[in-house]
Amino acid sequence: MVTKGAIILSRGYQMRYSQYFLPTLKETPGDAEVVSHQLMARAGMIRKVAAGIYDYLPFGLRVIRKVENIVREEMNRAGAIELLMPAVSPAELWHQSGRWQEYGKELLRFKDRKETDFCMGPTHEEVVTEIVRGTVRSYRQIPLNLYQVQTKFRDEIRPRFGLMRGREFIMKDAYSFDIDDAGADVSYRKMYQAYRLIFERCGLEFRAVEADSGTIGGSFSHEFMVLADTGEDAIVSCNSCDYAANVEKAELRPAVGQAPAPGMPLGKVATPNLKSIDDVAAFLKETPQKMVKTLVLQNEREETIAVLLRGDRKLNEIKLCNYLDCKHIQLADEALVRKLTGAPTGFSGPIGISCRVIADQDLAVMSDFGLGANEENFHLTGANHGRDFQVEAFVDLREAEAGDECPRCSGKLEAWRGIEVGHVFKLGTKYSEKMHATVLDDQGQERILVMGCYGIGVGRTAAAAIEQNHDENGIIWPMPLAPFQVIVTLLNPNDEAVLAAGEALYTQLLDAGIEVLLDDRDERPGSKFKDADLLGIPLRINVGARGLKEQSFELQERRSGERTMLPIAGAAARIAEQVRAAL
RNA sequence: CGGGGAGUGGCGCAGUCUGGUAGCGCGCCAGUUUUGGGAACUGGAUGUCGCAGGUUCGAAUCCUGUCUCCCCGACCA
Repeated sequence: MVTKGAIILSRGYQMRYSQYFLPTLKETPGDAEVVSHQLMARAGMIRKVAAGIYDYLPFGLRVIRKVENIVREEMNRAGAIELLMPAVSPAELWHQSGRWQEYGKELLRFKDRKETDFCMGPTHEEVVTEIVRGTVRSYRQIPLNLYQVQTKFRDEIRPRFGLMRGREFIMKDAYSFDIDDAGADVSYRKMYQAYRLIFERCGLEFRAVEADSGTIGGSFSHEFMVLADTGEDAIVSCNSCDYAANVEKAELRPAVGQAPAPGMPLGKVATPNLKSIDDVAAFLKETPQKMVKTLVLQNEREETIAVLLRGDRKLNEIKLCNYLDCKHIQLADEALVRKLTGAPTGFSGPIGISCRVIADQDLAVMSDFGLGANEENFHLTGANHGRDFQVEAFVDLREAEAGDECPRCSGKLEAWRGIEVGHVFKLGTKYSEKMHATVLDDQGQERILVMGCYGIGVGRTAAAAIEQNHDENGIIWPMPLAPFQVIVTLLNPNDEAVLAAGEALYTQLLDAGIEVLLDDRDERPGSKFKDADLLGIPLRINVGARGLKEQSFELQERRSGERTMLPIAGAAARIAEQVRAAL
């Protein structure tokens, strides 16, 4: 207990709110857009130091540690081995992989005093591959999965949303090494399973979705998406089977059957100033589904192409890039459209256009549709491919949306927004080949290691948890992530009976191994309630004179708001039990 | 990088157009009364008005430059 003039090293001393460092904010900082950022700032978890760079204050750090520990336990259980690589790495390694050139400005580069180039590590394939090639020579040492939990730096063009998209952030990154493809697949599946367990343990609602493997060209990849309306990614999942994919990747089933034979002649109608599909369709008394829109695009090689889509569909640019084998594509500007079609934007069509024309696969079953006429203020009706114009190919080019048929079963797709908290990636030999990471197999043959890499955004996971678990009063932590499991609120710490009873409970809970914060501040109860709600600690025990008269504490659950009276005798044991049940 | 907005006490903001020596709310400190959902009153502290130049008798305010932050877009293993 507190003795005046002496240095107190009492157990749990720092878990007294009055002595803790927990600067909460009544008002929302002006630069916080999304709720997780607002609440993290208000709850004294983080403070901004620079754009995308944050302090983790004690309360926030406790949550980070919770996520990290769950990640570590499941990684270890899956056979991965923890190490720690440097945050700074020499350009030399990046030259070997070719990424010193490939990586854009996101890679923060600088020179040391000897004018040697270095960078802050945005990821560690090079570094880990260098470790392995220098130490692993035999197939007997394989498979190997090395991971770390480390601060990464990516100089994002536009950091935003607090920990959701920072430049400096904590990431768990793991790298697997196998002697062949089959082995790499096993490693991949192990990580996939471990990730499922991790996010389940975090109490999050998520989907593991197929993702576009992007420019890396790996064979497959899954993203783990926490479902949240504020998520930066759009995903679809089947309501019947376990198919789920990022819309960037989501395949669509080819339309069945054949286009009905043309039944209408090609006609031309004046559509003055009607540029959007919806306007033209309404004018023609047709639905957008009976219209075809023509998008004129240009890629980084300055190739132009026209894409035909059903009027109500959206283009998936990634599918188009994959088809064209290019990196970027964008809508052509007004001048280019005029050059290729002879008309301003809004009237483009495939007939008479001077560039390649491809169509979404849905077009294959359409006939007698409306089109732009490539002439200002005119559209065509009764158009038919084959008869009126040719297309180079019918390709799956549109973006999946809710209600589409599942490509794997007879179910329907549902659409969600998601926050990407994890990504598992089969890398193949991209790095091992360039950096000569090889081992000898049992035949004495040199084999290039097959790699996988697996990331989890630790801070982002915490932020996603808040996006998914909050109300108008603040955060509602899932028990496994809660920085404190219980808060004991002394309604009037100046009342000696209240103080004594609260201290006793606090001590008993500590003894029971519960993480408990004792709100012993000399504040009005209302303030403490508001702070407790903001902080989101799952269980609150109100200790007040009123309850003590009945030999009881009051237990209040953060999520439901439900209050129950708890007899003092055995209270700590019951609370501890409730905490354990929720872990 | 393109477009837009903003830098004034710890936080949220007003004041800038029309130059006259800085203000409000919250928070903070002291005291009194309070004490089951962000108390009331009294008194108090805290600002090189982002930075650097310039104009002027005088600059938060006008001019020039510069830095930072935010939003939209582009971009993003």
